[in-house]
Amino acid sequence: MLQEAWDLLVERGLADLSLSELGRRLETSAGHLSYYFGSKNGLLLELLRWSEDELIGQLEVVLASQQPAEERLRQLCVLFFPRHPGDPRWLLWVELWPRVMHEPSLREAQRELDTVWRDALADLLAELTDGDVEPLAQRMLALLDGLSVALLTDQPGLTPEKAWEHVRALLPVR
Amino acid sequence: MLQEAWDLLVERGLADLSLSELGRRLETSAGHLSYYFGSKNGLLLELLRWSEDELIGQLEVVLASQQPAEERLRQLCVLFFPRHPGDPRWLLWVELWPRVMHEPSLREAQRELDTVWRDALADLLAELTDGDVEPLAQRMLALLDGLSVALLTDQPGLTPEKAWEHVRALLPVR
DNA sequence: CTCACATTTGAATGCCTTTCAAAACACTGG
DNA sequence: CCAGTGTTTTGAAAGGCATTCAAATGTGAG
Repeated sequence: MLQEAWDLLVERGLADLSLSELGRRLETSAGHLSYYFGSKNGLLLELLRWSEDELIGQLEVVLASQQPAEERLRQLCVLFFPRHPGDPRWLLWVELWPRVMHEPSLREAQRELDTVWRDALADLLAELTDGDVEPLAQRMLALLDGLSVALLTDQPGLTPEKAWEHVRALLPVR
Repeated sequence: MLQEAWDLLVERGLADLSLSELGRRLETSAGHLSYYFGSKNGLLLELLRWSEDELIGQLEVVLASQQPAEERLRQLCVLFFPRHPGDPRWLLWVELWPRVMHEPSLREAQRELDTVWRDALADLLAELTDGDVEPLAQRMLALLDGLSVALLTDQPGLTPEKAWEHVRALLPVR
């Protein structure tokens, strides 16, 4: 079900991802989907969780690898950044942001997923720096968000490589 | 007209900002608004431009002031950041991001407004650092975006003051 | 005054989400 | 095997939305 929704999102974009259209594809009714997901936001949130879970699995592999900490950080960035302009995962994030204020379930999900990434960053940074790691992790996550939006919207003059350079620039010189 | 739309946005939020509702308030028809703004996105874009123009006026005052460069940078941040969680200007930005990929007019506006801020940053940074200022300005703008989203969505543990500290941390030690 | 052009209206279209009653289904204790 | 209870699923209905369109109204130049 989520797979079909994901395919729809990839093929036709956010605008065409409706409960009605999804119902048509799955040969069920929009009413049922509304019942099942609670609401359209529910669907979007489930989708986001679903794709994020996948990614977090990959993140754990990266973190557990024997590479140098800086290389693991680089790979974290590769996972975090949109893979290309219009990447569906980031489309979902950006779609949900304006609704976070009014929907407690979204708030919670955002906080939860943010924490995963921030903790991972903090662990890596603990290996790479001496000082207090929490503020640096917060700063770096904000930078990652900003860079991701720029990559998502295909900002001219920004490539994933350059984005990685920007992240590296936050690391203290050793 | 934009003023009324803005008020509506402030009072009732993004969800209730519709051409129909605006038509009711202005005692005109939704059809006319659609004709006038071209589309709903047209309205959102005009609104964003409108509020951004206001801000850019204030930015120019700040930039021209006699304060030290770092203080002018701080004031730029104050202007740039959302004034409070749910700040309408940032709601508009975030609402428009997912649509930037498909609407050339949005792309252009985004590029244009980004450039204003990035140039302002570059000018200030030229006073504060020696090296190549362009990449640093790009990096700082991405950080400002990320921090703004965090402030917009009321991320716990982040205040405007802390956000400013994060920005300052990008400045090279002198 | 007229004609061409722009604006405004209000209704129609076709979408959407959500709700709801009724039907179908699944399961449990007898 | 059956009855009864609770959950899913359906299909239609309600209500709202942006957009389109033909008709009506305004407007300004020659």
